[in-house]
Amino acid sequence: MEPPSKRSEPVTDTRPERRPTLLDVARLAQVSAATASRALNNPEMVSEEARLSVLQAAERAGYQPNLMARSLRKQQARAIVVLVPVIENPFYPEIIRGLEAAARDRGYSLLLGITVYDRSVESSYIELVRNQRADGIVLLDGGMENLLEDGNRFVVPSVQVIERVQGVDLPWVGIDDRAAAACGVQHLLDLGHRRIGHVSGWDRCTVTGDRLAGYRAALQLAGIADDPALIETGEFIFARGEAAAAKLMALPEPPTALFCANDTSALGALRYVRSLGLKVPGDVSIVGFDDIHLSVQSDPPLTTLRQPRFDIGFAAMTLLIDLLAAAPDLTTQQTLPVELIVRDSTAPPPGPGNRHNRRL
Amino acid sequence: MEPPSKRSEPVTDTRPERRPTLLDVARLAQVSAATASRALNNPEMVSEEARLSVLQAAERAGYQPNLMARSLRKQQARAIVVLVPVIENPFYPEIIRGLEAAARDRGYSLLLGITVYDRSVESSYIELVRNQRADGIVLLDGGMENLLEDGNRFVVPSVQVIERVQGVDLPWVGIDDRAAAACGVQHLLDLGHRRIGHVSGWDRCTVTGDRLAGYRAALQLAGIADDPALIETGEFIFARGEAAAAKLMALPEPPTALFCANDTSALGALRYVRSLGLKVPGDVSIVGFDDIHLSVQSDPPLTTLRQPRFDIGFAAMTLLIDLLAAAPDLTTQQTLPVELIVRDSTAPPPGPGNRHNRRL
DNA sequence: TTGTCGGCTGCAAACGATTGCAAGCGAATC
DNA sequence: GATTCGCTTGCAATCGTTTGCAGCCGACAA
Repeated sequence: MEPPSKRSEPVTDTRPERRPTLLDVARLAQVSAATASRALNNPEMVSEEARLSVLQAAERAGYQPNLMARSLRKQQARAIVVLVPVIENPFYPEIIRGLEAAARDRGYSLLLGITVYDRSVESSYIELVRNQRADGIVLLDGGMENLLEDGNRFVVPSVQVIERVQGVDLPWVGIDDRAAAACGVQHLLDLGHRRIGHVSGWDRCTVTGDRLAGYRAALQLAGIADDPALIETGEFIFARGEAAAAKLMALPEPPTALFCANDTSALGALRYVRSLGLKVPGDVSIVGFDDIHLSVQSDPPLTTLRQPRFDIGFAAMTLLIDLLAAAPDLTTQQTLPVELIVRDSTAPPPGPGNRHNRRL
Repeated sequence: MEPPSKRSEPVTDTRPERRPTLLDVARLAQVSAATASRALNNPEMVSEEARLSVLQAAERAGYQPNLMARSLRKQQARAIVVLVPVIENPFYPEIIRGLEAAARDRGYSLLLGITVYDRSVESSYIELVRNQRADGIVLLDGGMENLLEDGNRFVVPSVQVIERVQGVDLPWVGIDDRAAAACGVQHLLDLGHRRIGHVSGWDRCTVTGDRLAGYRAALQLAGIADDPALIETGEFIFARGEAAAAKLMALPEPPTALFCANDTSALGALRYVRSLGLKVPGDVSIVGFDDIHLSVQSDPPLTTLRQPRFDIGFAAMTLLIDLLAAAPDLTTQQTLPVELIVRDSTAPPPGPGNRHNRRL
C-alpha cells in the first residue's frame, strides 16, 4: 500500500508544526467546519458519506480536539476539584482512587487540591470553579460551611464525603458512623468484654461524635453504665492513640478492650499496650475503624470496621456529575454499608472463671 | 436606600443570573474591554485613573475571569497532569504534596491520574496534554518509553520522578540510589555486620538495579565476597518482604542483617523475623529505604534512608514549569540528597566474642 | 405542476478573554 | 508652527469549537 522506500518520512511535512484544528480537518474532507464537528460528535446528523470522509480526514491529520475551546463554547470544564486535607493519611488515597475512576469513566478530570485545613488554600480551589476551570467540587475536608456560600454570590456545586457540615443539607456520601461504631462495640460485648474503653477521634470532625454516640448506645443497650473515664481522645493520630491508651491502661480498673475511632490511633494504642508487656488480644482486645491497608500488616492484624472507601469515592463523584447534569438543587444523601472485619486483635477477655475463656 | 418592604430582593435582579464578563466590567468602568483587560493584567499599561475605575468595577460586579477563555487565547492550560501508578502506596502521597504545592505556587493546577500500570489509562491522560487541557506531564510511573513518543507525532513536555527510562535522556528529578544504598549497607558494616542479606525491589523498576548495585559495591569495598544466596526479591511489597526474609533466614548460615530496597518490604521482613522469636535489632538488624511515615510507627522504629519526597516533588514540578517557559528541549537532571536515619532496628551483630557487643 | 416535508449542509454567531496595530492627544523639540 | 515622541486607548482579529437558523435538494403526495 505505502511506498516502502522512504522510511519514517511524514507525508504532510510542509506545514509548520502546528496542531491541526477542526477547520483543517474540514478542509481536508471538503466540508464545512460545522459538518466536521457534527460528523465527529453527532454522527447521526450527517450523511454516511460525509461521516466517513471526515473521520478519515481526522485520522489522517492526527486531529485532536482542543478541549479548552470546547469547554469555552459548551460552558463546562469537565473537571472536578477534589479537596483533601492531608493526603499522607492512608485513609484518603483509596477514596481518591474511587473518585478518579468515576471521573475518568464519565470523561471528567480530577483537579487535586491539598488544603492542610488552610482556609486560603481552600478558597483558591473554590475560585477554580468560580473561574469555570472546574464544574464542581468534592470535599473530603470537613468544616467548610463558610466557603460554600462565600459572599452568597455563587454557590458552587459540591458533594461532601464522609464528613458532613452540621445543619446544612448538602449532597453527601458516607456511612452510618453511629451504627458502625455500635457494631464494633457489640462485637466486643459478644466476646464477653464489659469494660470497654474508647479512643475517640478529633473533636472537629463530625464523625467523632457519631462514633462516640454509637459506642455509648451499644454499651447502654447492654446495660452497662456510662463511665466517662473510659473515653480518651486519640485524635485519629498514632501518637495520640498511644497516649490515650496510656491513660486508659493506667486507670485503677483498666479496660479489657479498646474501641478506637480509627485504625491509625488503634495501631498507636496497640503498640502502647504491647509495650506494657501485655498480649493483644490475650490481655487486651483492640478494635479499629476504617480498615486501612496497614491494619493487615500490624502484629496482630487488626479487627476493624471496613469503610468501602473506593465505593464511597466512586459514588460521590458519580453523584456530583449527575447533579451537574440534572437539577442542580437536587439534594441526595447516600449511605454505604460498613463491614466488621474480624482479625486477630480481638478475643474474649482474660481472667479466671470467664465463661468465654472456658468455652474457647 | 432600599425599600425595606420587599425582603431579600437583590438590587440588580434584572439580569438573569449570569456571571459578569470582562465586557460587563468594561462597560461599568466606561472603558473598552481591552483597557479593562490591561488594567487587570498589565496595570502599568493604563492610566492610574482607568486602573482604579476598572478595579472598582470588577470588585463591584464580582468579576471572575473565565480561565477557559484565557487558556484558549493564550494557548496554555496552566494545568499539569501527574501520573501515579498506585496512590495507596504510602511512598507517593508526599511527593504528590510537593508537586501540588509547587504547582499552586506557580498558578498551575494538578490533574491527577492513577494508572495502575495500565497502558490505556496512561494514554488517556497523555491525550489530555495533546488535547491542550494540560501543558505537561509528571511521571511517577516508570516504564512509559513508548507513550512519550506515541506515533512520533508530538512529544509532550514531561518530567520523570525517581524512576527513569533507560537510555532516554528525559528531564528527571530523583536521588542517587546507588550511593544511598551503599550508605545504608555501610552503616551495617560499621556496626560490625559481615553477613548482610538484601531484600531487593521489583525487577521492572530501574531503582531496583541501582540499589542492588549500591549494596554490592559497599560489600565489595569492605572486601566481602558476593553471595547470590543472600539476595531475595521483596518486590517493594510487605508480603513479599516477609517471604524474602523467610528464605534468607532459612539459609544454613543466615544473615545478621537485612538491607531492604524499601520500607514496606522491610516492615514485612521485620514482622517475619520477629515471628521467628528473634529480636530486632538484637539478633537481626534491618535497614529500610524511603522513610515512609510507617517506619516511625513500627516496633522497633526502622533505620532507613530518607528520600526528600516533598522536595523531590516540588523540584520536579518547578522544573517542568520552567521547562515550559524556556527552551522546551532543554534537558535537566536533578539529584537530591538522601539522609541515613538511624532508629532502633539496627545494632551490632550478636554472638560471643563480637567486639561490638563487648563495646556496648 | 405545485406544495410539503425531511434530511443534510453551511453560514455566521456565539463562548470570553488577549493583543497587534493604529490613532488620539498633549507635551516637548527644532 | 510643524514635527516628533510617548503615553493611553480602542478597534478588531484571534484562539478552536459548537449550534441556531436558514437554505438547498430530492422525494413524495395531491
